[in-house]
Amino acid sequence: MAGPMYRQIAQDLRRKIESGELEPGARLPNEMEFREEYDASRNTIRDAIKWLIIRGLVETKPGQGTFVVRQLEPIVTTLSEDPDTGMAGGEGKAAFAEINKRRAQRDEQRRQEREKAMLGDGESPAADQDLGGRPEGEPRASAPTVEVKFAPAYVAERLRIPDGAEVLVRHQEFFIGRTPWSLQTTFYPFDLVSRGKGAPELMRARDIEVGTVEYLRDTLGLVQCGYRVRILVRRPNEAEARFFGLPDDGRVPVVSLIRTGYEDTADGPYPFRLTITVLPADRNQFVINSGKYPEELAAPARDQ
Amino acid sequence: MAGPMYRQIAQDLRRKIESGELEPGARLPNEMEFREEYDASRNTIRDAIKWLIIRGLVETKPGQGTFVVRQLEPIVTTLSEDPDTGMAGGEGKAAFAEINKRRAQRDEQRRQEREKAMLGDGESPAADQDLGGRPEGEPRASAPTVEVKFAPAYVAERLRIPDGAEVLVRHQEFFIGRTPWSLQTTFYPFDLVSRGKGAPELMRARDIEVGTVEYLRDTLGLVQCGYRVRILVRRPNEAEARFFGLPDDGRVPVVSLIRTGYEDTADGPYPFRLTITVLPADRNQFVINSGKYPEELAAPARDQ
DNA sequence: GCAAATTTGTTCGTATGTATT
DNA sequence: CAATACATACGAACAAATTTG
Repeated sequence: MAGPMYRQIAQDLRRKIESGELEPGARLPNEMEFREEYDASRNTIRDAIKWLIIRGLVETKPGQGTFVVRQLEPIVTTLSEDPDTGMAGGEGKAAFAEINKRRAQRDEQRRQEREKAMLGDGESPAADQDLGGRPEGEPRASAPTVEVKFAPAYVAERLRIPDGAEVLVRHQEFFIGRTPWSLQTTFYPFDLVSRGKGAPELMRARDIEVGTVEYLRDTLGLVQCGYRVRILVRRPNEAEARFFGLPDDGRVPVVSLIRTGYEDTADGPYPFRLTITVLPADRNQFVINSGKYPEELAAPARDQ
Repeated sequence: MAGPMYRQIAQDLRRKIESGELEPGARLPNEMEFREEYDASRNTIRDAIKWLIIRGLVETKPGQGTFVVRQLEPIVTTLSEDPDTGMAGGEGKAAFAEINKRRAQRDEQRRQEREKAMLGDGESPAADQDLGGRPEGEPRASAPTVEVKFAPAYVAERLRIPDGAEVLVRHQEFFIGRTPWSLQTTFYPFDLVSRGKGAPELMRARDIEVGTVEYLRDTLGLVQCGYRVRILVRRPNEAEARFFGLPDDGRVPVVSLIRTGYEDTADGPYPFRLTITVLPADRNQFVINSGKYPEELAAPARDQ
């Protein structure tokens, strides 16, 4: 036959899950029942379930059982500028407007689909069962924390300041309703913040409503001439896993958006701001637009 | 103490790996030796090692042993247009130019660092030990495969064609030297390809040297007015894991770049091309530039 | 609020299979 | 072919988390 027993068991369960025979959220038989069903030892059953856990198909809860995981509906963030507002997406509050816009689009789309379905079979199809599991509620940001620290190597390199130089660190948590959505940390060279008359608002633990880029331009005359975003995928660290409620193994990666803002100097564009935004990769997608493109976004489907 | 024994053992080994006490590529003691060292059963040792495997810290090879994994040095791809060439990055051959450019930059940077180090201590520091593990060799593309298929749902939706309509599918594999780098699949509505006098080159299994966007403009008068790239992260499917040589559990995710090209019509921008590029997430990073930004790229470091 | 039942988690021991050197 | 090292599979006992009565 095909490979070890635990893999055959796992494959069989996988087929049942992917075919829909076992629905998202459904409870699987317990280990003893599986033991009889597949005529294998408990440890072998457990190996099969571990195989499914690693692949994100099921999750176990002590004292409760094993469950088919519910796929989360991705939130889509636009990284290119909005030609209307000129705002760069993916940055804290700027992204909230987009979330609300897309959500309205999506709801309208669904309403139409439902209407069409109603005409078809007459029967109301379990209305709002929401198998997808979409975070609901208002977008919301925590109060910023403000610190002055010595720059770690990866920050110093990007801000082109000496290793260990002081940086002002602003950190914020973003939520959609009660669901954690993103973590954002911004670094400014401390020298810069104390230029001229300084930028006092930056040191305070409250939102800068006008946006930091505008604030720095108005107070310090610091003009952002351009920026660069680096996108990378990695395993979450412990704090991130805790905040997002991700499993403590690294099987759900995070996307890290590293944005460096530049000001124009005699030596060319020079970095003055570094913002790192971290989001869980299993519930976020990103979009870059160029030229003329449709206003509406296709559904955030998978590509296979 | 803190939690189950296998976790304590795993934590201890993790510390040794992250502190550098165990270097990348180093062989760990075998299971029996660990059994003595930690005074635990073989199964417990194996549980500890499994914990490390899931997190990508070590890998096991039957008959050989357990090894600390070598981190791969990421390849950086620019997704925004190059203002000089106007080329959109991340698309097949267009990206090769960038790889070569960045590589030259990187080598120069390293040469300078080495020179500086030589002045400092006089001792030659193990020269080119290349702990990073960077794919070497010339960028190279496989011959394209060409098929006509019925559009799967996710393709039909993005191309706004009926579900199951025919599409022309071109597929290519990209390598750097002998290392697999990316998989790329492009879908065209079949109706479009047979417009007017048709686009015969598109049906042939060979490279279109001028680039497909230019070719379609010249033959069909099809002008791309804009595009949208959607970025998502997911587990590789079986074929992708095989091609990239990824572990067959899903612990190394892939990044999927879904690019829709639009032409200008009376109804607004309408999709005419869909390109899906898939790359392993553990060895690729992406960059988006806007406005004025430095020519050179900071090293592809991690953000923590 | 507490005790019992249920379910998964951890740890041991042992034997045999499979891949590599 | 033999030795080495990890992989699979079984059985057993107790621990920890959760729900139920």
